[in-house]
Amino acid sequence: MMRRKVTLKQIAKELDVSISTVSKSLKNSLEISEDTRQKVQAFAKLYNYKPNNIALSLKNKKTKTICIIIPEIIHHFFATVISGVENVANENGYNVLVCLSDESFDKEVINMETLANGSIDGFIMSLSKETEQKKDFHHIIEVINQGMPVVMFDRVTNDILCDKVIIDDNLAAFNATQFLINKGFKKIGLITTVDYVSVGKLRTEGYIKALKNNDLKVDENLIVKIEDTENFESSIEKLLLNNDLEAVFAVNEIFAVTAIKLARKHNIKVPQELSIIGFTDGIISKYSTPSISTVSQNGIKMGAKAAKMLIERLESEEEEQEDEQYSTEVIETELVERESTK
Amino acid sequence: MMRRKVTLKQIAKELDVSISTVSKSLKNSLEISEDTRQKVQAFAKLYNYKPNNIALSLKNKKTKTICIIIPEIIHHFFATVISGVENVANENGYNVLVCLSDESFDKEVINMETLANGSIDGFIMSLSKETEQKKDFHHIIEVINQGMPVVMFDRVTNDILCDKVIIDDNLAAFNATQFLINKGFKKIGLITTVDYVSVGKLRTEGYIKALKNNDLKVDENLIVKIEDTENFESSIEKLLLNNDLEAVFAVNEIFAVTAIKLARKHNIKVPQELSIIGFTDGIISKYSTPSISTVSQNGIKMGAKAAKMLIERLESEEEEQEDEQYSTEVIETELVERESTK
DNA sequence: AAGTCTATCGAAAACGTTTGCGTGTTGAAA
DNA sequence: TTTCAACACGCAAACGTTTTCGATAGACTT
Repeated sequence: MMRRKVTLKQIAKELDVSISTVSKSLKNSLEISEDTRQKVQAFAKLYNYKPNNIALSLKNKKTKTICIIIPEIIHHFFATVISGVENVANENGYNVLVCLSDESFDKEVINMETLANGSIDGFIMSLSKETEQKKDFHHIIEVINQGMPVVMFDRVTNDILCDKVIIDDNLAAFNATQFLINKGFKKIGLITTVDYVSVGKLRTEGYIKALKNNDLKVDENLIVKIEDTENFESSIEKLLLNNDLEAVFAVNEIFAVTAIKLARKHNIKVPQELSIIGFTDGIISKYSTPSISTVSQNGIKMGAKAAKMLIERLESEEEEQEDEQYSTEVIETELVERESTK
Repeated sequence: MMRRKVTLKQIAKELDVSISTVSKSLKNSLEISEDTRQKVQAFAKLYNYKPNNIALSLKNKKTKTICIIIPEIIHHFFATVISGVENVANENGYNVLVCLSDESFDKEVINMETLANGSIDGFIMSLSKETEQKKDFHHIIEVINQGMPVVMFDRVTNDILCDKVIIDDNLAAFNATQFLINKGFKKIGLITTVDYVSVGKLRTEGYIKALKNNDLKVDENLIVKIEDTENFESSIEKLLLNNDLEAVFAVNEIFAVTAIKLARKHNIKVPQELSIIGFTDGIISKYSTPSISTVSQNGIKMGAKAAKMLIERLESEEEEQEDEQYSTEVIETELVERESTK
């Protein structure tokens, strides 16, 4: 029963013709007589012949595989991006290799180096925190210089010239904050990340801009910047207790839902006494009680767009060479109003 | 600046030696003189030579890539499994190709067929709902017969002989139900899936077994089987309202958190008036308020174990051939007690 | 009968490696 | 001076394709 994959050579030998004849027959080449063609095709079908992809990759110098490198996969947003990438990749006959950097610079470098040797046709990636902190992008530049297209998304950097897919983090944060201001809140807290996380910094700036724009003073005591993603409850707790906050803008779901949990713990009613708005329309925001008003960044769209840009570049490379015109796509965000704001 | 990847042939030409000499030099073969070796190595380093993986794959007849096929990725459990797979795969020098079946039989078949042609060394997979419903596994059997190892996890079937990684769904559901019974509850509802979803069926059976074991009668009115994953709120609502339930066992997070939401909507206090226990220790259970008691199925462990089994089989294949001794690993589950039960 | 044309097929190169084996050169031993 | 290792290197096959370019027929033309 164990029937190993059959090759052109084996078919050729069995039918006593040459390899080229078999190959041409299967491709319905007119060079081959009707008789031989049918004979070969029947035989190939019987033995379920399928061309070896690796051999084709070697010959064509393309693998029809793209790699997406993300910091972590257990994270709703990144999972949706993969989903978007997978969709359009599949539609275009590409496979998707998923690599996790675990927020580590070294893993990111290793992943890129081991794959940039013909294994894949291009990268889609979001920077690891460590890479953003070190500002060391040599591995990415190296890959690009080798002629392999790279599309960055979400966590990007200006230090690299390539196609990018982002949201306007600054504007989205501005809008979210303005939304709270419009409700009449003046004391608005911010739960954000440390500055080296690019999107965190941008969102912080958007928050500040909105305050200034409305002549509200920016109070450093109302801003907590979280570094450790494990133990951050106490700092949020301090923010909630030491100030008579009216509203909070959190730069991600976890921060938002944690704020809600801690508010409840201290008997602060959400949204009656405290309005909370988050970022990323993930599963938590949707199913939390109260459900969380949030800035939705459509991961599927981002992934789909990134894949589209990468594939277009891959397919166009064949005809023209290097236009070197990189573009940055901005995916629209949306404010989803739910129960955590009043 | 654009510096395409350099090959052995190019180095050979540049240094005016043969390709074999270059190859052997880079492998520190004693056949080559110290002089030449150093010269070649220096040149290779300068031009950042890295062997082409595709060529190696073709030669070695192995790609060092494994494929994981899952129904969907925007699902915390499956994301954790990927994470587990990625970890041990990486440790062993393997890459991970992720394919989504979208719960579709056809996509599952296509994915397997296009990849079983030398692109990968083995599969890790969880069946799509449609496949479970059709009970058509020819594509998987085909692949196994070609000598490509397959490891199934979570949604598996007895109709296929291969390595498997599962949890004891029946026992876990039994324990969860027994846990509720031990609290003194007698009217215990069940929110489950339709029977063709293998894990759903098993969990339903565990629930029933626990009831019977405690001489509680199984009331069909207390069991709601959900088919459509989009609009199921009304059926849960009916369950909650039409019966004076004391507790509910839900076979996944979404069902559990939805039950909580609907209970709150109708002013049923959780856990004071209704205890709820879920399945899968995902992000929802952890961050919901009240947080949800649940059966934790460790996806990372499952993925890691599956990858370990697959890789072991891949590496052992080289020496001995076909022992054909398949094993099924059962990953321990754990009851995580949180706020939704009292 | 010689030449041309077409139909049908095979040889070989190419993609980039690795590796067993053959071969030429050197030096030293006999 | 002859002989023979040891040394250093190149050739070629192999992995499985695709494709260009011949090559060999027979059929047809004149």
